Amino acid sequence: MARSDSRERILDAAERLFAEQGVAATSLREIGTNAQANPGSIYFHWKTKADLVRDVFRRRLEPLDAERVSRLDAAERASAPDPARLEEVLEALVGPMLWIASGSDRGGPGFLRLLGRTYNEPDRDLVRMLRRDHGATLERFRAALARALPDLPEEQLFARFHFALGALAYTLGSEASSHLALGRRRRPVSGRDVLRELMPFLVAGFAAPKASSSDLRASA
Amino acid sequence: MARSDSRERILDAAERLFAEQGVAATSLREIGTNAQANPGSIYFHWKTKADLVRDVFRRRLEPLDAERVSRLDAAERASAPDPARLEEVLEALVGPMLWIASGSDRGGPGFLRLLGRTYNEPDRDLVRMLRRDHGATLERFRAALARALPDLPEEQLFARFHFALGALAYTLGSEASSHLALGRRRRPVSGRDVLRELMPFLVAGFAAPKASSSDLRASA
DNA sequence: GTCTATACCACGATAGAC
DNA sequence: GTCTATCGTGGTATAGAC
Repeated sequence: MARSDSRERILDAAERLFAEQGVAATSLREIGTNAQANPGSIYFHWKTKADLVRDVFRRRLEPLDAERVSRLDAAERASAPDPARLEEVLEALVGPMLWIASGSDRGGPGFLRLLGRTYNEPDRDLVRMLRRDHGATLERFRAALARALPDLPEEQLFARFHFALGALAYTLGSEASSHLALGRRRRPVSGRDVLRELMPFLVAGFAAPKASSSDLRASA
Repeated sequence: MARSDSRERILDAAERLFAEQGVAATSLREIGTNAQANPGSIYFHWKTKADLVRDVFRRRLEPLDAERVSRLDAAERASAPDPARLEEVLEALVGPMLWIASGSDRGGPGFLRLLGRTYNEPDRDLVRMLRRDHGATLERFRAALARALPDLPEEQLFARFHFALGALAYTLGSEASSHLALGRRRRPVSGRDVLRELMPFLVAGFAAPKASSSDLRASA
């Protein structure tokens, strides 16, 4: 390409290292070395580290957002004038992550891990950037879920949407074998398998009865 | 106390700053200043930063583990020889977090945020420490869930346990107003409220039908 | 037990040769 | 467009006075 390929190599290396170690713990020197480029040359392509980080996410999130919105549009057109069904909305939200995972040119499982971790990222600037650039997509899904579940109060829908994103993020962010040592047994947990398991869990959770008769005790 | 109180002040300040900024982004200088102690004096109490981090978590996780196990024991005794019911097991897992949130001497909401973030922490050493010291508790809960849901294949139970931990972690780790700008409306999302919402979501998710007829597509 | 002072190093970022 | 050399800052950690 016209721009040189070291730019892409640097983005690839940064993405991989960010996923493995976190953004804060990854230095530009390390990225440069891993990309077989000189750390100094990063500053030809980007002004600051924050700018590089932004582009690492943008390169993957823009196609992901587009794919999600496109599937949601299709589902809503198909069922119009009725709202899209719960399963369809969730499919449009979760399915594209499988699409990401299956193509190494779209980031693959490595980017999913990075994305999962980033949902909980304490870095304020990074969070602000993600919200600004990609918050609108999630808001569209929240609204679609509200239409699919008209009887669920807004606060509860909101909470459940959070739980769903959490389940998704945590699952993607963890390594294949959980870092919390749940079970020693060997399990072939591919991204595809996990996301397929996730669907019925989320559908049931969203459709759960809204009243919580559960007397959750604070004290023993 | 005999040991001096600067030790506790340092632990308090570290806990708060870790929750706000993340472990990697918080320096010992900053902790010392916030604790009204000299950064250098941290090295009297701990050998390295990693040791301090370990104690920040230990101070809160040991009571949390004990409370969780104690409630699970009680539930299992009450229903013996039958296994504890799904709701009871989940209550023993989630309820103690509410107990944590309600007492500032147990960390309060601040520690819950830190804990939520840490589930996705990229720091390998920290993760190894948490697994070593507290993995046994989660394994006990996984086993109790398996007994409560004898018909669910092990892989699926495992995946759903992951989803549950993810929903919990993400919810706790996020600020009250989601960082992803879902809805602009004001919501009073206390820790107590959110955890109460979580219970029916998890119960329904775990009890969901196991077969996934969903044809999750990878391509558009 | 807590402080000051400081060593040492890696970081992000810049300047300028090529 | 990429490299080397280097700056200033701020990180962890240590030594030693009090």
